[in-house]
Amino acid sequence: MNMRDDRLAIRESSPAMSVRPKMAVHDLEMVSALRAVPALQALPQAVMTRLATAAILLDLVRGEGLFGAEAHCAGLYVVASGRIMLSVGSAEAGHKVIRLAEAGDVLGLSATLLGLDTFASAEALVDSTVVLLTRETLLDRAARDVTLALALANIGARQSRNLAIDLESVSLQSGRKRIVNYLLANAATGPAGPLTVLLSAKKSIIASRLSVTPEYFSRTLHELISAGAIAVNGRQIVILDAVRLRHSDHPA
Amino acid sequence: MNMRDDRLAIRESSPAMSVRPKMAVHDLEMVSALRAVPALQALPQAVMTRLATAAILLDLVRGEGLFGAEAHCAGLYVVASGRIMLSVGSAEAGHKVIRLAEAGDVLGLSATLLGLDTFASAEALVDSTVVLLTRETLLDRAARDVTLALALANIGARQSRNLAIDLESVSLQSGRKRIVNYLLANAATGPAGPLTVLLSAKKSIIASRLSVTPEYFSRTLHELISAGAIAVNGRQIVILDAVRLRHSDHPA
DNA sequence: TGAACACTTTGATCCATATCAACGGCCGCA
DNA sequence: TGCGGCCGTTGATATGGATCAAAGTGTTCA
Repeated sequence: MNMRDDRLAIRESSPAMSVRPKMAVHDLEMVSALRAVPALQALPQAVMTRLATAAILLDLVRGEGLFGAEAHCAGLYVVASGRIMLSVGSAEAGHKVIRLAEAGDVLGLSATLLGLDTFASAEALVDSTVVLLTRETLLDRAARDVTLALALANIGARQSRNLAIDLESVSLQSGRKRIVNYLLANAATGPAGPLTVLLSAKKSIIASRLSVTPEYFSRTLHELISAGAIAVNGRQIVILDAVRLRHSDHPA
Repeated sequence: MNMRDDRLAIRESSPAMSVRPKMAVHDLEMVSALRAVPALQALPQAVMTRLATAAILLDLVRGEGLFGAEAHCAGLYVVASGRIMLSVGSAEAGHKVIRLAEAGDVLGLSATLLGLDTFASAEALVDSTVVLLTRETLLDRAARDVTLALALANIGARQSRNLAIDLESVSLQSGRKRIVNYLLANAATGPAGPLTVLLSAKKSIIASRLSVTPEYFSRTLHELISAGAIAVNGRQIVILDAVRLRHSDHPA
């Protein structure tokens, strides 16, 4: 994993990364990326445009790091496309995936607002595009626009709630139940008809997200297969019996 | 635990709770309670006063509930004095303490900003005083004052970070290490001289906060005693050998 | 097209921590 | 001052899930 220079690299030198020139076309691209953030949807168009003109569009290739842990955080990152993995931990203690961010998700909020170093590290799992609102511009705009300031508070509130949910499930539920819940929560009835989950990353990453080992994740999926609750084909999981699945939270 | 009526009970009927009449004296009391919140310290005096006049002071007796889980949240609660336990979970799955809030801490932010029900439940561990800023007044004021809106974003950011820290330690560290870290983090060199930790609640509550069982917490403390790292006397823990303690994260 | 590597699976074993049970002691209250 | 009940401790036992090891099974790239 190669790591981007944290201080706002506005140069084309990095082989894997490029900063596109700011042009009207790109402003539109950025506005639509920002509009994908639920908390920003209601912002007045004027605010959006003003934000977009100051924003920086970043292209990341698969495997490229956006920022490391304990690093200076350039500002608020809004995922425009692709998928970014946020994880905490250290080399000694191991790592844990705390979020898989996709279009409309926001990274680096607490570091930016608090003026602290990042707590998690972020890495692109697939080629991705991210809009960067630098700390300076963000705070400047937010100080002028109450709507923006409130939107930031909203994002913070959502993140808090999601983290609390995660903390509750890690503390109170068995690994098995977390896996079952994950499948049920991410199930979508695909075009083919049956209820299906398409894992958004390698199984080992999903496992970490669920705070279990890859081995345990694999075993549990296979137990669910034996129970006739699901069928697995690579990253694609078909839910054969949702009721049985929901009640498979204790082993065979 | 008796539960307060969630919808803003402005009546003296509740035997354990009372809402003091709003008077100038109490405004001062409230302003000082609000000033104890780090994120609000920098607010202009005018904003503070305006907030304070709309605020409601609540007295809770030990054991009284402030709000339940999945309940309507009246607004933002700022702890003025005492200690409030925030916990998540259900009767079936058990409970976990996620925070012990003291003066300067804030409860109910995400529920208030998102307009959702509370996720955790809150109960006074000792007689406590809490300032309530109702959702309506808070949103109204925040929409007028950018500084307030930004302060709210700040509080949200802090809470996110703290939750992420908890999530990391629960996921990546052993129970033993969490206990050791807790002792080290809460140690204060008391008047008597030696480095001391005064547990701010019953051991079973601290145990839950650390995501271990009371039994395991007890055993671990006693192992640390045997190792000569600490001495325990009720809720008072003296750190005899900080270096040894820091390295006692693997059993005997 | 194949070789190398990365991911996943499977098997065997271990262990940190939970659970269940019972006892002891402290504390508030009558 | 005694008594009942909650806390905390201690012991014995159980187990969910981790760890270590090694064998599949893709899948990327030359």
